[in-house]
Amino acid sequence: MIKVTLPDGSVREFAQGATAMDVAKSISDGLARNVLSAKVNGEVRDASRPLPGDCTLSLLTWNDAEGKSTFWHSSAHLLAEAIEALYPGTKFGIGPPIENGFYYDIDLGEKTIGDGDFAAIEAKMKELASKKSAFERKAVSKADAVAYFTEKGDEYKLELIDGLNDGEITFYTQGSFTDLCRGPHIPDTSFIKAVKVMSVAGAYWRGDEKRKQLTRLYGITFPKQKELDEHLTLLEEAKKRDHRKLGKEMDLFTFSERVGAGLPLWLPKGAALRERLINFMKEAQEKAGYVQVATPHIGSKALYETSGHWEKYGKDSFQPISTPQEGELFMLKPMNCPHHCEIFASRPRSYKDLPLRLAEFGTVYRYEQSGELHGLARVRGFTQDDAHLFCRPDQVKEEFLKVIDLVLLVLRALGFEKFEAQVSLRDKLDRSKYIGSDENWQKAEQAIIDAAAECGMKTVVEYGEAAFYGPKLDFMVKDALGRRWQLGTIQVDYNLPERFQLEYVGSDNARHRPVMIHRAPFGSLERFIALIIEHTAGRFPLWLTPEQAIILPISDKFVDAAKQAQSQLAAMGIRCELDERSEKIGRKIRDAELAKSPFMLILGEKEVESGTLSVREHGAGDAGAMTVVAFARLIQERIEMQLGQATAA
RNA sequence: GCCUUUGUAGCUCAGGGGUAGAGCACUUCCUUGGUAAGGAAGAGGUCCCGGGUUCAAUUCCCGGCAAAGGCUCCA
Repeated sequence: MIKVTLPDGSVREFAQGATAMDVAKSISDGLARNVLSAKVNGEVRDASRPLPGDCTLSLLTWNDAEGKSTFWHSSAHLLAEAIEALYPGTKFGIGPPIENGFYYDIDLGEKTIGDGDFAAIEAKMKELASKKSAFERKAVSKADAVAYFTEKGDEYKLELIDGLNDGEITFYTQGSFTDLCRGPHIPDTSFIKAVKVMSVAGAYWRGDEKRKQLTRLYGITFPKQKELDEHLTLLEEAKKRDHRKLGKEMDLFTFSERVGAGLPLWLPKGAALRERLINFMKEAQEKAGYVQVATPHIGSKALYETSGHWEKYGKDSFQPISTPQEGELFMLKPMNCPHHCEIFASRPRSYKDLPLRLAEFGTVYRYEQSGELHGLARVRGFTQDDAHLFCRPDQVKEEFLKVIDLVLLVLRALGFEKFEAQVSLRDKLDRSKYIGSDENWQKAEQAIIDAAAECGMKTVVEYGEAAFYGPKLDFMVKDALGRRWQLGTIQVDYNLPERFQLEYVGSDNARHRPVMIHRAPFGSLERFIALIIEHTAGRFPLWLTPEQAIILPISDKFVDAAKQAQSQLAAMGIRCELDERSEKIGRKIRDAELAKSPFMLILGEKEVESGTLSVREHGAGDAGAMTVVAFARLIQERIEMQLGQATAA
């Protein structure tokens, strides 16, 4: 008998050779029908494999990320089986699961696959899935594996086998298709009910552009048709919310070939929105003890030699700017920190001055690869909501906590509810690639872990992901569609204070090196605005939105009254437009709704007589008549509620 | 940076070796209307840029630039 410990801590006994599936069946048939794979002593395995002995076991279903991965990995095999049936002679590269579905890289020889072929592939996959073919695992010797793929003529698989050790090679077979695969897989193909081939793209074999380009087929599958439908609806919604499309429609920003790729031009409405974000952040930072500084867009090349950026990124940056002086070189700044270090160093600092929090909405320039440019999310010139905190080592944790508070405050004000933090620490084994004393690292790492825990954020710890100069914490938010976006980071830095020889005089009257913390809650304003456009589908929070209301006169006769109301509202700080076209009210309402104006203020004879405006709320309809003052108060109350909730939380 | 696709009016797009079209937007006129599209007329284009083939190129070919998707990268 073997003892199996389940996630709830209970222990059950099973006969030697029992499988995870047997365990599932002993719990309930319903569970057994949903088990995709199993985590045995921390390792994900086939549910159909005999358990190795006493073990801890969790059964993985569609509700587990690892269960989904298994499902999609098996789906990749199903895709391959369908391709082999439809396109005999195809050679196969790799076919892994990804965040949303899976892909398979294939070599079709002379043939090509286009969008038009997807339906046939999907049909074949469904046909094969319904055969309920089991995924059968078989350990093979290296020689046998080589023999199999040599006969099949698949050089890609042979290359993969070449990198594996004899004794650790397994094949999986379902139906007529056999693949080199570590597994694990779902019990059989019938779990796969809904199938969609999403797209086709080129991808180099092993990601190496010098090697052959294969055809990559992306697909996604689900256990239920309904889930596929929902997924496709979500994708459509994401397309509708694309910030590049909405940004154009809403006149927020544009690009010009003549200005250059990746260099956004902010239109008046977008620039004003940016300004509101900046002011909001400035205010929050002032309350948190930051001081604003301002530094130029360029700096001498020597500055970046000191910081080390020249050595590491110099050749991939915008190249130095020369001057009439022979040998004089300046760089467009790729970061604000070197400038801020010089501000710190501009005079002697006492421990009493610390922490010194220097903030700047600094615009930086990085030569991103052309293929990487993407709307506002990835640009070559962008503005960071940057700040550098210079502090004593014993202040790191408190500063971290304060930064996290600030970030959460700001994100809540923008309507984000779901955050996660990723803490990046040193590699557990190899410590040679990090600079700074072991003692400082330990302190800083512990400080970050504690700070993240104390503020109650969901935290993932990643070892080996720290920068060479210090550990960091990255913020992730989930947007309204459940997509994860990485925002700004908080990073501890021992390197720059060293390189810039920064010092403060301690209470012991000796010189000490400060610790530097980089932090940018939004990361870049550009990327952040892209995120809020997509998160809100262009319906920004009232305090941020370009246009809070639009006045719609019933006819030309009321335009003068409308103008008066508009200037009254403007005097009370309300951003209000006026539709003075000679159109019918129905038309004006329709256009205002489509333009997503939060409030429509209808003004006709009735309203003029009673000194009111008829208020209509976007998406909600008629909200009754009220005076201009009452409406302004309504707006202000709404804004206070949105921002107040954030402050209180 | 690499691969594939795309680039025509402000926007969305059709067309095609003989210098160009639709819908929406815009302008003017008519209409002055009460909660999601009133009517008519008009204006608007280096068909991305440069070169080549051709009697003739926006159309075909080559090169650039830009965008989309993918690969690789990201202080």
